Amino acid sequence: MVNNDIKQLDQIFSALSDATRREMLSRLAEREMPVWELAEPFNMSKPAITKHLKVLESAGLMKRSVQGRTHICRLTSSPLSEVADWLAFYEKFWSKKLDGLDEFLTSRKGE
Amino acid sequence: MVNNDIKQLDQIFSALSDATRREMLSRLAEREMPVWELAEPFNMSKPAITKHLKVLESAGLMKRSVQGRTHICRLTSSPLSEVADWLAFYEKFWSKKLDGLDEFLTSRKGE
DNA sequence: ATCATTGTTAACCATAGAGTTAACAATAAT
DNA sequence: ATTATTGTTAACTCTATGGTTAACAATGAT
Repeated sequence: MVNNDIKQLDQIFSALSDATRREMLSRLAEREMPVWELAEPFNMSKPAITKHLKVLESAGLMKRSVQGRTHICRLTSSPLSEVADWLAFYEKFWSKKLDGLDEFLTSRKGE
Repeated sequence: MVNNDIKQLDQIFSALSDATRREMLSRLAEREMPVWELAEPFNMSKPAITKHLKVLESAGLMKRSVQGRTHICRLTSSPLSEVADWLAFYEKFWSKKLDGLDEFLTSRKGE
């Protein structure tokens, strides 16, 4: 459903709009790790970490597997492909330094 | 400055996390247009539109040129290239359906 | 059995976000 | 000169977000 896609994009972009969460993804890109290890670089309380993880999880960017008392987190990158799809449409603009029709026309003045 | 880049990414992702703003960008990708025309599809008060435009503008995704009483909006897509750069790092993961090291190992079990 | 580790939940606070209405400013048209 | 159009600002509401501390649950180690 298209409407779901929109909501999903909302969630994904929103999840990515926080530097802490982006760094979490970056760490998980290297390897999976338990919450306590993932949290190490962040000067932040445990509940704050829990919240960030929930955001990533409900955006589909992370999954966890519970092993005893530790939760192993791993990157699930597939939602990023939707961002890439969205972005692909705009690539022609910046790659050609072309921002809207006016600049296109401007760039053709000398032809 | 790297710290500025982070803040800029925050702003860009945050600006993109709203469907209204994404649709605004989509409209501006076709051609530049005045605020009143850009606002047409949205069932929303004028001040709400103004706010969305400010968000896009301060994320660097839109610029305006004032012509009399109308403000002509145009897409400035260059910040999206930073999103693309950020995303490029993760492309290998989803393109190979590879989410973290464990799945990499799993995928090699049969070799 | 007790204690330490790992992590979540609940309750709270402060700030930001998305929307509203009412009022205004500037320009254009009559 | 008045009126209509285009858009912003101010002030307000409501909800979401990012953080905290305190308490708890579950597991593991001694």
